[in-house]
Amino acid sequence: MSQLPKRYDPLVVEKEVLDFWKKEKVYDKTIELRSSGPKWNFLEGPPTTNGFMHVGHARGRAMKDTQIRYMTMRGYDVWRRGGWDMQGLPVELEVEKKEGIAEKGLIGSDVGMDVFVQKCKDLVDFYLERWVDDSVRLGLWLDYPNAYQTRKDDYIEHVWHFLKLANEKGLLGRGYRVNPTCPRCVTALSGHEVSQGYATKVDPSIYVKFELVDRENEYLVIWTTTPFTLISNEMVSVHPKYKYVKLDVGGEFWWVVEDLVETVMEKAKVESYSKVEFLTGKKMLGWKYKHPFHDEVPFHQEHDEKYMHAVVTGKHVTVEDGTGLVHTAPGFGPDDFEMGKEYNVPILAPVDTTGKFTAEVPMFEGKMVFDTNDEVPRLLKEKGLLVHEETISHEYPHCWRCDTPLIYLADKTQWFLKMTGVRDNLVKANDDVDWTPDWAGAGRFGDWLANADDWCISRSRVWGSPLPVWVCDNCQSEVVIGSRKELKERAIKFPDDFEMHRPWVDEVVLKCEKCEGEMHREQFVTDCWLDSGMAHTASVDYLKDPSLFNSLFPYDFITEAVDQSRGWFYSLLYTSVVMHRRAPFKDCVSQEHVLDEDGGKMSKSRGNVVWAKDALETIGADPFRIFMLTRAASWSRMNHSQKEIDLTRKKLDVLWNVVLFSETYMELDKFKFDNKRMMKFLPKANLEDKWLLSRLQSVLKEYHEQMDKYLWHHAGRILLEFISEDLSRVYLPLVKKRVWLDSEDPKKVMAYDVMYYTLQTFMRILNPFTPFLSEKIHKDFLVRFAEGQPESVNLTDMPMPVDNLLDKEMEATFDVLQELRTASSHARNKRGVKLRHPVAKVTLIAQDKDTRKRAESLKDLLLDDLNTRDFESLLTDVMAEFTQLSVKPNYKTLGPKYKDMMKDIVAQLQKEDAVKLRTNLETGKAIMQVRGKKVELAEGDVEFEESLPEHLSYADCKIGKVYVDVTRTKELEAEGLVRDVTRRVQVMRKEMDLKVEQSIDIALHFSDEESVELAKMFENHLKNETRARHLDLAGPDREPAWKKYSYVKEWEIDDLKLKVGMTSTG
RNA sequence: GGGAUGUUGGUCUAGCUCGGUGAAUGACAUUGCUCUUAUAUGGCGAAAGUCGGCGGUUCAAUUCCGCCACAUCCCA
Repeated sequence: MSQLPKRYDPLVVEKEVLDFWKKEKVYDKTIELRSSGPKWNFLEGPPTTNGFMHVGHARGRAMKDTQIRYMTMRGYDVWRRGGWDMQGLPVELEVEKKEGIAEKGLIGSDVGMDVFVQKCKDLVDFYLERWVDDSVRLGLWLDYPNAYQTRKDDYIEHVWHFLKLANEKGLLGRGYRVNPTCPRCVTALSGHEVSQGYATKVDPSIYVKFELVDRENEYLVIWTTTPFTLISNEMVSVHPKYKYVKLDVGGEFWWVVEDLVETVMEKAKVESYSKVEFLTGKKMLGWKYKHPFHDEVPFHQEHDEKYMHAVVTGKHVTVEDGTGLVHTAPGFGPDDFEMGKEYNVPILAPVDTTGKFTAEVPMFEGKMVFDTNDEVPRLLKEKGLLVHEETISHEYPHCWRCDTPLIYLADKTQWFLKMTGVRDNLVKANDDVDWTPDWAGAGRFGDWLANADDWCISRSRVWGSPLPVWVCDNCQSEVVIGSRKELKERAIKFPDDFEMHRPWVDEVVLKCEKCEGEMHREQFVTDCWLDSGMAHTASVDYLKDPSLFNSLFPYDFITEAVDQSRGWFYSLLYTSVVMHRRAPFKDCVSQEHVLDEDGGKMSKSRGNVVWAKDALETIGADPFRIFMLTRAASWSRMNHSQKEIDLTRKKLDVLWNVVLFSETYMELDKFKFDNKRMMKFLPKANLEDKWLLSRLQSVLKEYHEQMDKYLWHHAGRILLEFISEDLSRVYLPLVKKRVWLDSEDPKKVMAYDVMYYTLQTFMRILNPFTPFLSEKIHKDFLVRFAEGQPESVNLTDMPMPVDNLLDKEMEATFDVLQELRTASSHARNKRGVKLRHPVAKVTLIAQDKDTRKRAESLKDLLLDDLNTRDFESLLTDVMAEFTQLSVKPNYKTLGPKYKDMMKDIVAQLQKEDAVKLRTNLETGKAIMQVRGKKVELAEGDVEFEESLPEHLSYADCKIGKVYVDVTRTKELEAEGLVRDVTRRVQVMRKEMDLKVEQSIDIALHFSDEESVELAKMFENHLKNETRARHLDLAGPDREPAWKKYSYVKEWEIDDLKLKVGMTSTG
């Protein structure tokens, strides 16, 4: 028979429970048990198998498990297939770093793409294993053996299937995208890569004037640090709200933003100028200018759109530097690109990915763009357009691999999934989703959806789902392939060891249906969000057999962190709306991130990441889980703090000790729980029994309400509060005395039954939060003291509230008890009367009849609990009669008014009837006669002080006023003393490590004779309480035979000195 | 650079969304007293805050608006 250890050690408990689950296949049994239940389907958002699980991931996964366990115990057959997102850039980057090919940049030529891909596979396999380990350790019960993997051919085929479908619907197409590009590595970089590589760079800084058309001798003055981009300038942006000024500069007119006039003039070395005209930016819209390289670049002669070579307005314009007129080249910058789109100006991007000008710019063809940074200003100078030239050092993005400065390049070969025609459907589908919290969906996500751009899905990468587009070398016609079968059928070249990854898929050559030419694949992989976004369909192998899909779709529940709004939530929604015309999930819970102890972001570079494995191995999964779930709402960010987790853990300690207490006595009395017996005798049960059972029902009710709304933090807090407030603080102290009754006493059996029933119910509702602790207590406590318990708490049903155990009146009564306890403690405290010393009487002046009735019903309990000889509850305050009201003058206000009369006024105030005076002041005029004169008191002139007679103490509380009569009598003194002594003997028993049933012999030696007499009055009581067989009471005149006693200790009780000798008698 | 969210006593936090009379919940730490043969616990008190900074709207703002600072996220 396994006993519970004296102290709760999560690590030991969890290790044991993990073994138990494994050995007894408990997970499989729960699946089997619920297999005929109604379906509830969870769609796992696949973690990226790159890097280890940190506490932020673990928080989200704890939430998932809590919800899943809850639904399982509610009787649902829960679909919970695991999933892993295994492709994408981060994997490639790590492999590049590991293999030392980062600097070299070119994967294909260095290690061979097939080798590289194999390394990627090895890496994700490595991480996958760790993720499963950590998830199991956390207690997350997912279906791991059948987990979907986005890198499998079967999975990728769904991505292809989708893209083909999207293409048929006209949603797939090419478009422009401005990419930060490294000309040396010849590759576009992701935002993440760009942010790694900011460094100081020295650049030219030139001020250039553009001649305005149809305005005589007027120029726009612009500024740039990348002169080469002037080649493809298309517009000049001004801020619509800023004020621009026309300057007369010695016969020429220059336009500059007003704020920067002086700066620009100083740089241009213009000493005398005058302001001749002011305009706000928006008035300048549409002004045409002559492009400085109009004659050199043919492109600029071939087009003439409305806003080409014209002033446009944009809010990205600042007056921090430059001239307030921003040179805008849509082919060379993200902001510029947006402006180009907005004003419908064609994009000139005459630079290839190696950073060299193309034939579109004859004068620079084949030249590296940065190398023309000197030449451009020279040409401008020749044309007389250069206003000023200098250099500037600023932060500029560089390639993180080779430190080459990046170029922002518009690339027109990218592939997009379009928003046109889909947006409304997305918004509508999102409306059907129940979001927690609701504003995350309707607001945050909804707003974003309404403004979302086309989704660029192509990536110039290797380790990802290949874009299934083949292009004819000859006639440029394109085909989107939807499956392996289709590919094979159309292939004229197909590798034997084919798989749906580069490089194998690149080797496939198709025959063009139009011109019989050869078709080769577009060498892109897709955005990995598209992979995970197909999870609704791909994770259940829809293409092979749609029946499983049909039984699951749409899924009941998903939950991920906020950053998935633009990621997974979106990609799921888009693909599903296109394929299945509705959102793939019904309920979605948004989570926030976990920050470090100081609220800072966790990142590898800062070295403040807390890995899940470490957290679980130091604090344990249960304390971690319940902390993460109760600390904050799922959608609020939180800080990870060991100190705070320890505080939460203490509540679990308390629960453990409650169980330990119950176990100790139930074991002693060979108790077996009997539900029928409990229900039968319940009407005769003690108040606290009925109360606890009712509280339990209320807890159940609230718990389920919150769980139904996915408000785990509320549900969890309700549980923690029940442990410390109700069980530990209220019920246990009340029930303690009953465990000393005879083992057959029905009152004692009732206490055990109630305790057992409560703990049984409680461990079940706690299980979703702390599955290890609940399982341990279930199998080593609950199973022992009742027949017919299932072997695991996970095989039990979630308890629901039982109405006939609910007694709101009883709960209200106990609230009264709580208030009385607080108030009488307060009142005692004021007078320094210890609780151990009985008082003569406690009187409640109740605020209403109900309160009074409730207080009266508690009388027996209160006498004991408040340690009072008498308790009375009244509706009118008879004690007020004893209250003495005294008046105090307020010298500050009276002094200035009456000056030398003050002394007499103060004297007269003492003589006045304070009660009368106060009434007069409150109702109207308070007038005193002083030295024959009338003195009228104003509000604030005097203060009243209430004082009670010596024997009364008083405290206020929510339900009324409480008076405590602290009159001392000999008997009360005696009782107090005996309790003081008893307490110390008990402490000594504990120090001797005696079992509760062991008896003892004691000797007590008091330093004064009076105490001996007092003690004698309660000798029997004292013997009973301490299980003493023989008691020797001695005063100052005699010393007991101390040698007879194995443990002797001296105490001080206020002025009294007490020496106690004690020995065990077996 | 653009957008989103947050900033409450020494520390951590409640007050979850909707424009206004409880100057604000609890915990930790500090401190006085006290209870306890389940508890490295509990109880009653004390002390502690201009609800990030500045400006505005109003009779009135922690709660409304604007700006700024800091932090986090997303997009570029």
